[in-house]
Amino acid sequence: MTADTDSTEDGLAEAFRAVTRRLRHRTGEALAPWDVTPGQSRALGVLIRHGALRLSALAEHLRIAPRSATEVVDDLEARGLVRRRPDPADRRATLVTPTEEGTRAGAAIHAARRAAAEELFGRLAPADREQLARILRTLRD
Amino acid sequence: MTADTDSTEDGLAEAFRAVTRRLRHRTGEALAPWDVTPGQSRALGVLIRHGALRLSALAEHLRIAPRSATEVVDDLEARGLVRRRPDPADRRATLVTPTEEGTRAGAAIHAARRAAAEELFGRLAPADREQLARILRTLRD
DNA sequence: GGCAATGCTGAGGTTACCTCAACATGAGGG
DNA sequence: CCCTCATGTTGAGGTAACCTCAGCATTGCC
Repeated sequence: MTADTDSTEDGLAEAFRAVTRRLRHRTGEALAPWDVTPGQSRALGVLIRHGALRLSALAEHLRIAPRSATEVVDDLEARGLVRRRPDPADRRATLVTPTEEGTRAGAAIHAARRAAAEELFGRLAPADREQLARILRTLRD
Repeated sequence: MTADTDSTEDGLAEAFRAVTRRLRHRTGEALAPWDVTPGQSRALGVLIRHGALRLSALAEHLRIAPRSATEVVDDLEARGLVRRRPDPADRRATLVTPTEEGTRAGAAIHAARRAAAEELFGRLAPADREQLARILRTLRD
């Protein structure tokens, strides 16, 4: 019950982390209905944006080891969201593409994420949203 | 090399996450010299702020299962950063306190985190820092 | 044609969490 | 006082999401 509210009102960083937690929490809730892990949803997103990718290319996009991409794709394939097929250009390679259902799920997930974000950032006045966007751009470089 | 810069310039949420990643990255680097996991440093921080805590109380602060607190404390104890001793008020319970060295390490880690944050947020104009702080407060509630 | 490089995956490890049950101690009721 | 139930910690063992390393098929280059 005492669960640290971390009252230490010291810095921007703490506030930033607190908001991040909120955002993650809301997003997690929003994604719950699809029962995909964050990793799976990221992978699905990449695949939808890029179309067909080799496992190794997918791994690069996700910044994980190729071996780990195999696992993520195994899971997504078991859920019927993606399909593996041999790369016609190189028989060593495997191409991964979203299925029809995967594309639908991906779009729905994207919408849910967006809605969750909107729920959080929607409380800001338009001027503040703009300020925030500008400042974040600066910080991101 | 292609590693998603996620150019999709769509939302505040994306920008927010991007900055969060930067912050985490910098903080991780700053903490590297101490070779403590984020979990350990969080625990140490809580212990320094609160003095002596029972394992169960520590678990509550960290929002982890009591059994997991045992492990974190095992690690910190092995590194000589905290000490266990029986709770004089209840022979079932164990109190955890930072050692001398633990207190020093905790302070140093706190300073390093702060410096890392400063390195990131320092690029903002004072007015923008204030804006950001205000907006984050709003978002945090 | 030989051989190093590339692409995927099986086997097995690590980390940071988890649950469940055992064990000791504490607290309240009859 | 004793019995029962609750509480605090920990051993045993599990899981998720990553990892490395080795093995296999295929390819590209000299």
